[in-house]
Amino acid sequence: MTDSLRVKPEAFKVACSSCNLRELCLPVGLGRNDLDRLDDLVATRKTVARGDTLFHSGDPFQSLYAVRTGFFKTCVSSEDGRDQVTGFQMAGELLGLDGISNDRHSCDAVALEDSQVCVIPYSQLEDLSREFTDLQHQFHKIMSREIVRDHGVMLLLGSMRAEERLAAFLLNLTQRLEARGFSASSLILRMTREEIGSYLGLKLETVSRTFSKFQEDGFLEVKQRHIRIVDQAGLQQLVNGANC
Amino acid sequence: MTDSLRVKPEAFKVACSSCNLRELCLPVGLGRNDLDRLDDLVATRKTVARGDTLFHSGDPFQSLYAVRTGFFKTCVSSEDGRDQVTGFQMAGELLGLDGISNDRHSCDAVALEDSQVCVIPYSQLEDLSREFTDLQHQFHKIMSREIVRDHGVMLLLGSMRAEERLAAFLLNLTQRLEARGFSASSLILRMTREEIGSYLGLKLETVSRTFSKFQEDGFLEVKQRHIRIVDQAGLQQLVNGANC
DNA sequence: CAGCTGCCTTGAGACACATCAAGGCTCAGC
DNA sequence: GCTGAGCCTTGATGTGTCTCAAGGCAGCTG
Repeated sequence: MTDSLRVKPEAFKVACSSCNLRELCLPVGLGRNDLDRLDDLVATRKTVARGDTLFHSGDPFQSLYAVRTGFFKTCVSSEDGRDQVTGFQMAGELLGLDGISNDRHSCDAVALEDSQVCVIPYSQLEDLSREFTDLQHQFHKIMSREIVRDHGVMLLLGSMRAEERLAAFLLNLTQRLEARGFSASSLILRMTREEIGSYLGLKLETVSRTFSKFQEDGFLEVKQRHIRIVDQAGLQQLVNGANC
Repeated sequence: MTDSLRVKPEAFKVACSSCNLRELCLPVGLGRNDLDRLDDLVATRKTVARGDTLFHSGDPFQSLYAVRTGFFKTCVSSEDGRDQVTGFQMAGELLGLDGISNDRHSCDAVALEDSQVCVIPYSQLEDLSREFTDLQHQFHKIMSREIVRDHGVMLLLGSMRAEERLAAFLLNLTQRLEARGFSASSLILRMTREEIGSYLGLKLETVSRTFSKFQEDGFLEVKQRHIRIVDQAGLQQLVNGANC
């Protein structure tokens, strides 16, 4: 965004220990000692312009990435052209965990706005997490959390109707934004209707119609990508199957 | 199944090093040394009768479980009664990875036939994997593989039609059975139509109808839970969107 | 400012799957 | 062998979402 700050990617001195995301990101719960060593490991950042790809499916897996600023989507695709957005990642969230299984990435990670990520060389992370119990444990928690999150999405895709899906999506988004100090009631979507639809297993027209319906029903104010949540409790009720 | 073998759960002497599943399970790729130490860790087995629950959502998380014999399903449920089968696990597959994130299990694991699992105390696994690089790496791979698998299910739920979903499900099942030395063309389903439906985001009637259609179309022979795959290539084509 | 281009909205009609309902199969227990 | 419970199959009907199509809005470029 601030073009004057655009220096060479490697020129940043990075330090988890002084990062304002350290309570959301990999360093959660680490002591002084672990943090200092983590600082050595996470030595570089990388800038990814809006629309650019951080890694492609099939790329050799070397590193994990922690989102520092910006916003990403990840998507998988099958041999035939089918395509599915599997998640949206914001500051403090990790990208690339899928790559460990195979030594190759199995999805694409695309920046939805100009973004910056911290590069975490994976083999060094393994080395360091053999030394530090807390880091090891924290890393396992992050992987496990991703599994739990995916199960939640499976529940959504397998058993919810369009309105419920979109409501659940919006509530999840605002909750994560709130944890990062943003307003819980007003947000700007970084993704298109089509990307939301892909994530939720819906067509873009259905997403659009559902936004309009939410507006009519007084849950939201929608103006393109600007969303204001007027009745959060109402959305929550909807997710909980109140209208069945 | 063999009731004469039903001794006390703890009475088995367990040994990963001599287990015929070691090429599918946690020990994959470990050397002699690591294996011996793993034998000490995985000291007990547990028998779970058909219909019984290995762990419930909300239970404190202590151990992972490796399926030794039998067949499980895992399912999550939301506050309102919504329910979703998130996976089916067979011999050599790990249960309980969801529990790490929270120190509590976040899904139920239910035996679909009389089963036996190896108990893997988690904190000890963490200890041991700080000593042995290969074990650490293997464990990370297993977690990552679960994430990749979940993304595949999201693709299925988000973008496939009923026939494609069921075909993909059957192919996945037979592939895993084949890796365990069973026939790739003939199988007995351990789960009901309703459980298949829950996993695939379909109603049981739709699952049943789709089985019937596959039979008419000459892909399968279906007789209740006995399935014979007549045209595997045809199913594969179906998954790849051939009929669109 | 005109004229794009990409994205979003809305309507009408089609279709895949769900729902409701009835009946059949299989196996266990008496 | 009969009976009942659980599971599966099949038909008729309903509906939520998709598809196809047209048009609108915002932002960029020349």
